[in-house]
Amino acid sequence: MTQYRRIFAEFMKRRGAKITHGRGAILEAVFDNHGHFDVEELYEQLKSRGERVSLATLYRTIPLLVESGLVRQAMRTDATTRYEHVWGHPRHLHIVCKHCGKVVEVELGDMAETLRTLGRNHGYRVEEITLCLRGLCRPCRQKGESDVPA
Amino acid sequence: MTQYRRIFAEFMKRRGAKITHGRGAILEAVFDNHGHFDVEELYEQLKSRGERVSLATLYRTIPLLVESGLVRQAMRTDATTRYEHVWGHPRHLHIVCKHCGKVVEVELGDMAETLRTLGRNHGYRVEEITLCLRGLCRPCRQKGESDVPA
DNA sequence: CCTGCAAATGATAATAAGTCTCATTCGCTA
DNA sequence: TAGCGAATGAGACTTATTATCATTTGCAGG
Repeated sequence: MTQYRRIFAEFMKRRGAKITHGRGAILEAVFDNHGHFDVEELYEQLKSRGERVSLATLYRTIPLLVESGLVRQAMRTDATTRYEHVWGHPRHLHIVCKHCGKVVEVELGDMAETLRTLGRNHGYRVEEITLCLRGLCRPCRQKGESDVPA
Repeated sequence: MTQYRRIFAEFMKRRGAKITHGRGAILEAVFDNHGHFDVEELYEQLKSRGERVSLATLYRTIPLLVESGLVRQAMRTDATTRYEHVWGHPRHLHIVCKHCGKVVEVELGDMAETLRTLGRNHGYRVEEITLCLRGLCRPCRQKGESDVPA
């Protein structure tokens, strides 16, 4: 059994929730998926594996994965919320091109601790850090930002 | 004429857009509004001033204000997008309580330049910085997070 | 000051992410 | 293996935001 599956199983038992076939399939899909994904993409991924999991179940399961600490919300674009699984993904910030949508990830490093301390100084116990830079990448600047965005 | 109105007028002329009564009213409402607001709140504010501006116009005008640099997107909650006008609001980060929704603002200070440089090192010209910490504030932690969120 | 036209507006339909409902099915514990 | 409460699917619902289109309005030029 993979480690994330064990973690998930323990979490679910602690929470008194059941591990159904659908939830297992979602977990596998999430961990197959290196990089960001949104609910719609995950849904397609499951369909192409031949899994029949409804969107409702996806929307119901993702909060469980987040709560278990296996998945985190990576960013909210203008349209949707994107997620990523946590393994091999240390905390990082995203740099997004406003024109073509390209995303670069940069590790937070010390900044994470700095920010957590800053939160603590204001009375908060920080649980999530969202740091996102938006601007234009070099190619889009050179092309004059005149093309249709991807 | 206020300074923001002059800036707006110049921006609109440069852009070949017209300054209608509605747009003027929206501008005034935005600058009356110290702190965050979302579209719905702005709409109510305008109604209570006796201005008849449709939601459609609001949704069409806010991007112009953002493009002009007078307003920026402050944060996206789970439900809506919140904005704030730029005057007297140096760049800052938000610390949000996941339970009661309380928001504290902290100035970014040097960190803004650090982040811009970081973006530049990856080939991006950074135009927006979104930095948000989420966690529990002290009162909510002490109350055990058991109450209904505000 | 008046005219004409492109741009702006309001009302409302459309879209789409996400949530809720409820009858049916399925994990799990005993 | 049975039984119960939790989970599921299908689709209705909600709500922020965008698009449509007939009508109105700002404003440049005469």
